[in-house]
Amino acid sequence: MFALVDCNNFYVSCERAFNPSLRQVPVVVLSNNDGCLISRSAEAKALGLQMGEPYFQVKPLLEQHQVRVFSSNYALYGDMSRRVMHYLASVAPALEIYSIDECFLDLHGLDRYLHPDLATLGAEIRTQVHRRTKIPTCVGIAPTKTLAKLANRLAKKYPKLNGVCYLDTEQKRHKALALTPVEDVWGIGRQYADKLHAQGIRTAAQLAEQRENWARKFLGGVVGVRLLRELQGKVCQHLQPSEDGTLSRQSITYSRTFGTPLTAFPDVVGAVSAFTARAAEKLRRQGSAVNTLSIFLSKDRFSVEPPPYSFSTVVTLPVATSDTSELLRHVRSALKRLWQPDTVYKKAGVVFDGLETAGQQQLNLFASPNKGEVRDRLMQDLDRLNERFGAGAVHFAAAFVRKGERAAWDSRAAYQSPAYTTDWAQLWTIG
DNA sequence: TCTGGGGTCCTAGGACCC
DNA sequence: TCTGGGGTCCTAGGACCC
Repeated sequence: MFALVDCNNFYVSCERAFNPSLRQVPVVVLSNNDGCLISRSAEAKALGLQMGEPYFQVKPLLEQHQVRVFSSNYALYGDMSRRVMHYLASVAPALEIYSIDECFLDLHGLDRYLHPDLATLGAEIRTQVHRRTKIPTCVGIAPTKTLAKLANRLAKKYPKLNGVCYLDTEQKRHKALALTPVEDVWGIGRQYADKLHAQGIRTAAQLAEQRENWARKFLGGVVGVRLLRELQGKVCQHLQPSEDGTLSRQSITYSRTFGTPLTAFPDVVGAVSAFTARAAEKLRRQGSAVNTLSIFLSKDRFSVEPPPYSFSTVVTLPVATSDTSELLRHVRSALKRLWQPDTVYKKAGVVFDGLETAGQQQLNLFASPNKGEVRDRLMQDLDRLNERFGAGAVHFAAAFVRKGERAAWDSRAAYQSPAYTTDWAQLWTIG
């Protein structure tokens, strides 16, 4: 059996955890640059506000209903997520952190020895997570990950279930499939949903009755076959345990829309250098080194001009590195290649691919080992200082911004709550 | 004025080699 | 002259997820 624990409206719930005046009223959280709605309280959903809607389009409606609006505050959400996951890691022998607000638990064994009724365990998880973090959750328990997802959705949708849905019998599995529209199945997006509707398939139950060859043909090959089997209760997707309770990535991206569009080369270099420095911090935090980096610059994707809106270039390094200064050198020369004069840029980013375990990189016969060690120590000190004194306390000249000033590329974030849990200066006060 | 950001997996097709 | 079949590696792009 697998359990899926999913936090309800996670970002809104994080804001509410520290601000009781937000309870029972409509609340939304905006994406980076205050662009779109990415988290909505139940009250906000009831007003008809949709996931991903552009903020500027719904602003009048938000004001009319006095919806409380927040810019996203990832320092807070990341820290709250760690607290939730830390507790969940104590519940089951193995867990897979699927996203910032979702976690799969492997319950094999538990069902037999510890908890004769797993629904009781699900209820206990909800109680404990809420007691420790004030974050509400729902729990779906089922024989496969896809069915656990489906069960979780039912737990959210039907209040009678008290936030826990346990598919322990064939009868319940059938009923759950029949109650689920096919477009709500994990792995069925817009394209496939349209295709399925055109063939008269409207529920997960109907989908589960199809033949494997049909799935192979119409649902993306082996992916579709696995989806079908998982709905039928046959395990195809195993738990991918998150070692030491953290998430380790195969690629790392840092990209941002600029607060104001940029036209000057030095501004763009400054922006991408700052992004590279942040991505390199993430890289070192997970103990990796990178051998392939892509750099991209984007124009206005909503412009009437024909595409392409985005231009990228790839740099393959002879030896993987996690050294910010080395990465910055490559980024600067890549930008010179990409740069087109008289162009308005709205967004840029870096992608690190081909991640290797740091220290186990292919040997470079020509590099002096001492130099590498000195750089590693420098990077460690840099990360420690920034952790202690706040991001950007120490940084590279290319990404320099005078203290207290906004960089030309800074995103808008007009409605940010304090970093209650991660910054001494912004500590939560009871008054 | 304003419409996010960060991931994963899979497939098809080209280049190249034997 | 004219031709087959297989294998590998890489990249671009599609589809999905939160």
